[in-house]
Amino acid sequence: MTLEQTLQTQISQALSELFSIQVPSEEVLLQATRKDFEGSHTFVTFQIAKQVRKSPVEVGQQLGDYLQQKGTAVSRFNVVQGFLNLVLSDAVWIELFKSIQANTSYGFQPANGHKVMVEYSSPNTNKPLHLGHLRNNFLGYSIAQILKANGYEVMKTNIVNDRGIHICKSMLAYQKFGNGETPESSNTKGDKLVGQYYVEFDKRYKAEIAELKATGISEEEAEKQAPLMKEAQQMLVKWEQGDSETVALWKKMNGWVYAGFDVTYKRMGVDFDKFYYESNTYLLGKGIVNEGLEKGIFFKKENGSVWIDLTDLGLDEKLLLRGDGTSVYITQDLGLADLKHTDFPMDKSVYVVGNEQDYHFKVLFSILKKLGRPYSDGLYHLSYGMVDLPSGKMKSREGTVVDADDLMNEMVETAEERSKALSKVAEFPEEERTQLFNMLGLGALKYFLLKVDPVKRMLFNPEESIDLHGHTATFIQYTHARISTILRKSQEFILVDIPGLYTLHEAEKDLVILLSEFPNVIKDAGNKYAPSTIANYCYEMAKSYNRFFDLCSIFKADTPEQMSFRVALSAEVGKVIKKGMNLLGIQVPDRM
RNA sequence: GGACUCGUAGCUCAAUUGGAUAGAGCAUCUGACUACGGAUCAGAAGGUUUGGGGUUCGACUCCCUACGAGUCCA
Repeated sequence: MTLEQTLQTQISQALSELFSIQVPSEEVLLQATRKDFEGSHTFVTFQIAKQVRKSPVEVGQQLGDYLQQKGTAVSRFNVVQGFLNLVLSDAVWIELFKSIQANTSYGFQPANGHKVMVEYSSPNTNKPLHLGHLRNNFLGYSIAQILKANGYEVMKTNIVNDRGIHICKSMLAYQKFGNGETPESSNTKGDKLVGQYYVEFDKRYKAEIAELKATGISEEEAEKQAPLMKEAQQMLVKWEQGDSETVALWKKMNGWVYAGFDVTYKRMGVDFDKFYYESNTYLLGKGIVNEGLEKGIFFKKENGSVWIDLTDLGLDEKLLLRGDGTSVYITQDLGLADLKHTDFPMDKSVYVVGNEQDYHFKVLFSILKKLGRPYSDGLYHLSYGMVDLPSGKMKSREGTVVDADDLMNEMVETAEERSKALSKVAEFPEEERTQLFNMLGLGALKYFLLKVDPVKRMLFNPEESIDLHGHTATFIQYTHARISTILRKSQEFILVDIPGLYTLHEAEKDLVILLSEFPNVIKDAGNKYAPSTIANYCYEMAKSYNRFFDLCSIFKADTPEQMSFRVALSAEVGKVIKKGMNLLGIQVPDRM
């Protein structure tokens, strides 16, 4: 039984005996005591007070007395308004600490037999990855890690958007103006090279529109009539017909892009178990349309188009198949959902996709539910806001994007400059230094993007490089390095067993309390799909450790028992920080 | 025309899901190394939680409304 469960049981008993109120122990809500008050656990008595028509203070007092006298864990308590703050005995904390120490997989849940699929990244193959993709990839990777820690078997997938008119645009521009250039000949990363032609297309296309408009044609009409656009559309038709020359070009250019993405993914530290390509899946879903019609869930309009009515759910009618029999975006998503479930029979499926698709996923999930798909209850859209620049939204066609590779390089350089200025790393081996700068630079970037609640838009200012002080990965990594040093040095001392009776320093107790929350933090992060919960927890942990470090001398402790406990405490804090940061995809160094 | 999301200190973000005096970091100011790592610690200052109503023991959180930022559907 965990400490919390013990308290819940005792409170449940007390409520029954004192007030004849039956509350199942697991429904007894405990919260962490605020820092300004003494205690670790708080029980709020307002509701109970209302039921028994007594003052909240009186109820708190009676409960406190009962727990102190008949319970096993509570040594003191105080009641402020309707808040009963419980102070547990040091012996309880020490015992708890020992159990944490003994548990090698502390914080992680055992396998629960459930499968979950996490789809993330899902890039277009016509341009390089940018800052927005970084948020997506870090979120996706982290949530996969967190779900694993919660006992799930996780399958990470990447749906590559490798076909369509946007792909044809860069292909066409390359065909016309490329002169046979290759990544090798131009010494350019493949995705960057293809991206350049995408921009080139847009530039020339705009020029054509301007020319047409000068002859008095409306903008809308000019966009349609522009020769380049017409050619791109013809190219798409040829691609769909399987024209060998077009397909060959498509394969060649996609190959370049994949090679480029591989480098970027490796740098990000993310990976995938399975790739799906839209060029293979874009015709899926038509079978589902028939199924829906047969079941009477879909309906046909006069022009032959197929729709579903979702107005009962507060949504609109949604088109599923055009009158000419061609599918729309959501048709293939329906088919893909089935395919994914066939490949990997999961009970949960997480889609990490930007919030501009909130409506799309609401519709998609509603349709799958109406179709009675068994996996539909486990569908979740992990929606996240855009990353804005001070100048506003990033627009790839206007060149106002922050490139993923560039940004990662800059972060690593900044970390390197900073480290060298502190002149601590001079004698590190070259390899360790390179690793360290990567750890620090990428860690800062990941942490910056993950500590924020995904639903919120966030601001990134390229003028100010990301902080390496304060609420950052660097701060946490520094704390870990500090702990590692303590552990190395502790080998010079003789350590003894930790006694059962020991008076904890306030800063030590804070750390044990925080350590005890780790499993719940992981569960919570998993339930809410929220890496930011982990990020904030790691920060609290590091902060508390640094405070402890300042207040409590380790190697000049009063007694050998005290020194030994402090070393052991440091070790556990270090482990939890490392595990927590790894859940965010961030590595921590042993020295820096 | 409908729908969704967000709005918290000068700036970037928290707030245990309805709990106590709304917390951190950056920036500003002050203090702490003959100390186990100063990439640190301690402190000051900074708030009508966008405005206005409502619900109740209690509201940043829920409801209504106005405003602002953004997105989607036809």
